[in-house]
Amino acid sequence: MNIRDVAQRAGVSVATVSRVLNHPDQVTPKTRERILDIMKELDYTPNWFARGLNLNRTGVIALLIPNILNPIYTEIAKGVEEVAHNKGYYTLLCNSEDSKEKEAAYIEMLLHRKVDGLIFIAGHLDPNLMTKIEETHLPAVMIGKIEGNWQFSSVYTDYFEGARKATTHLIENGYKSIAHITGNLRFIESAEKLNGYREALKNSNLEINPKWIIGGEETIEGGYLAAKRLVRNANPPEAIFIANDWMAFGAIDAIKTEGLRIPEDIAVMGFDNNRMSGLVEPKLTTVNLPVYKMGLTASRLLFDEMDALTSTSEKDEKTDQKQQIFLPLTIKVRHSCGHQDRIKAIFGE
Amino acid sequence: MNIRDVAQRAGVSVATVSRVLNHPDQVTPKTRERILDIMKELDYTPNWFARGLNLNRTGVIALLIPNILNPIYTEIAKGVEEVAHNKGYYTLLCNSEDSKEKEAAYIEMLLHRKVDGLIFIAGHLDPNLMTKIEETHLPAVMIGKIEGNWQFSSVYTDYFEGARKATTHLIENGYKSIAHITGNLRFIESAEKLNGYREALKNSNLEINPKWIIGGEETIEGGYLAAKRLVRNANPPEAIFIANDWMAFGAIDAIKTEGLRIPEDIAVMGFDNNRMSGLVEPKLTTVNLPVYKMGLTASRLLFDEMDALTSTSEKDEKTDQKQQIFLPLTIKVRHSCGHQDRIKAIFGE
DNA sequence: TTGAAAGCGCTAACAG
DNA sequence: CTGTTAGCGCTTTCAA
Repeated sequence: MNIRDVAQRAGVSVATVSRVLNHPDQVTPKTRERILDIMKELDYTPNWFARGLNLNRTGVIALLIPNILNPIYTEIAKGVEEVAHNKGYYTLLCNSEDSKEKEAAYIEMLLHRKVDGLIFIAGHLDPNLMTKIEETHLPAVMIGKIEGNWQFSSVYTDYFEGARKATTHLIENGYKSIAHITGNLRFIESAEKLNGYREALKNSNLEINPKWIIGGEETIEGGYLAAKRLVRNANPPEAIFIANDWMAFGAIDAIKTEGLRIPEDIAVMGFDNNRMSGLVEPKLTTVNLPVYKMGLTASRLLFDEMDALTSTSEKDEKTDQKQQIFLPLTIKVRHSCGHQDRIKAIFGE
Repeated sequence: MNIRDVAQRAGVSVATVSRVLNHPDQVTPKTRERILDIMKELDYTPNWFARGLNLNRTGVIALLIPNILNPIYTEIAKGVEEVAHNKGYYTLLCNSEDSKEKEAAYIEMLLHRKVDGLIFIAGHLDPNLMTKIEETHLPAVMIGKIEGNWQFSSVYTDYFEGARKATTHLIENGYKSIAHITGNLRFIESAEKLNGYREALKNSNLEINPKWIIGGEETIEGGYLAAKRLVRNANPPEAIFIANDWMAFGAIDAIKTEGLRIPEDIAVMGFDNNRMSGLVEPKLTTVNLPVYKMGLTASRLLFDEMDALTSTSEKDEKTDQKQQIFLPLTIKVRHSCGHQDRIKAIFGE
């Protein structure tokens, strides 16, 4: 069931059949229709490999994420996939598990023109691999910002600013001793959040106590463990700012297990606005990360680039420019910090 | 940078180069090494299309899921991907959003040999498409069980039995008026859960009140709304069995919003054992669905079939048999039902 | 507007 | 063990 069968059946050459698929306007409407009918009748679909071998296009883009279990990334995926689907593209979701080896293997596969475009998470991809991507000129956009002079379009937010805002919110609610549970500092997001936290404290002339900054694995369990350590401290903090909601859920569990009330005894601030954040008890106050929108935007940027590549061969300087799109972060206030009674107590009625 | 370049550089024919890739043992170790070195030096990777065009193999399997935001499916995905990766395969994650149109488009693409294997969720795929898959003889395994005489290997659980167990657990804890919030009954899982619920009540000669069986959208919000309706009923139930944890989270929220305590005023039983179930307040008692294991198993079954296809051309009747693997369901008891005081009250101390 | 034919890069008979 | 060569199915010049 190949192009020759169709051609034979239609009494034309394979070239004509090929043309109705690739340049329909170059074929007499009448024969075009006839050939289309025959295709349907024979249930013919062009062989993808043969097509790719000639065109070097696959109709698929790839999204490389570090952890498929994290809702942040699946929501991004949803956004990405949605616009890809509208454009008639398929999305290859690659899950690297933050493993250098898997990462490299995926990129290896993706790079050699096996996909038409790539979206990846900045800071979770080895710089060497990023360089490799640049070199191949594969259209690629990154989600997040990262040090260095990278030639990628990107959609990013300001984790530093988000963390600063979050911590400031805590301060404005009267908390003076504020701890921070960091994520894996190997990742720039976590490092920036830590800096934002520091900045906020500094701006308010609050003590930055190294004992109140502790790291954890970026899981529910990691948050649980870290919070336990913090709370059992001889001198526990009044509030904790936690690098992500996932860990915050674990922390909340830990704090409650210790018999402490949130936010009366200790306040908790998260980061991400995970879709579960409104359902834990107490509902988590957190920083809203517009993940779905990030996915949508990244995908749009990618298609912009891909289009620019195909359409204007006359190097249109305008379209060749990489775009950097900034999405602001806001605080989503719920119940896990800034308890009214507490505030009153602190400020003296 | 193609196979000819490598061949030229090594002073051998393309056949030899091809052989070191496909049948290394047919090449003198010495030249083999030399060619491998040259490949590395030239950073050569075989063209995927050309390869596929010859072999009709792509080294990718696909997993078709109905909803990427549902942790059930991402955990399955994780399991699937893990074994695929170990086998040197890539996983194409396709998210149909339960849309017939997307489904069809994906299958269309996948079917024509563009992937080497397929895993899909039974009951979420149009039977017509399933027939199509069967006809193409693409190795495929389904997760779940479904009516009909399908020729697929499968890994499945017994939703009916799980629901029956869950409801019985509620009954054994003394609840007599038990409501059920169903999922979308279009999906067989939901229908079976409903049946299991009915069966349990019948076995205990308990009333099956149609007013206590209500459906909802399979989201947190859907659960919220359904629970509200149930609770505001003139004659609310003592317990609710909910078709999935996701909806149960919403229901818990709704019940608490109504000023009712769980489980003192009303008990809640979920289904899935979503990874958040142990973190909501109260911790949710639910049916443990071994999703990760389902993913692993499905993937193994798929590779069994793929191997059988390539290795034994001498139709080994044994390996050609489809396998059906059953994974049992168990109740994960936590705090959202069977409160001690309540039980005492019911049974009279 | 159409057809003939030359590849795209690779694999696997087949022959040596 | 290695080389020659005929495809795999399609697209696209180039001629007609």
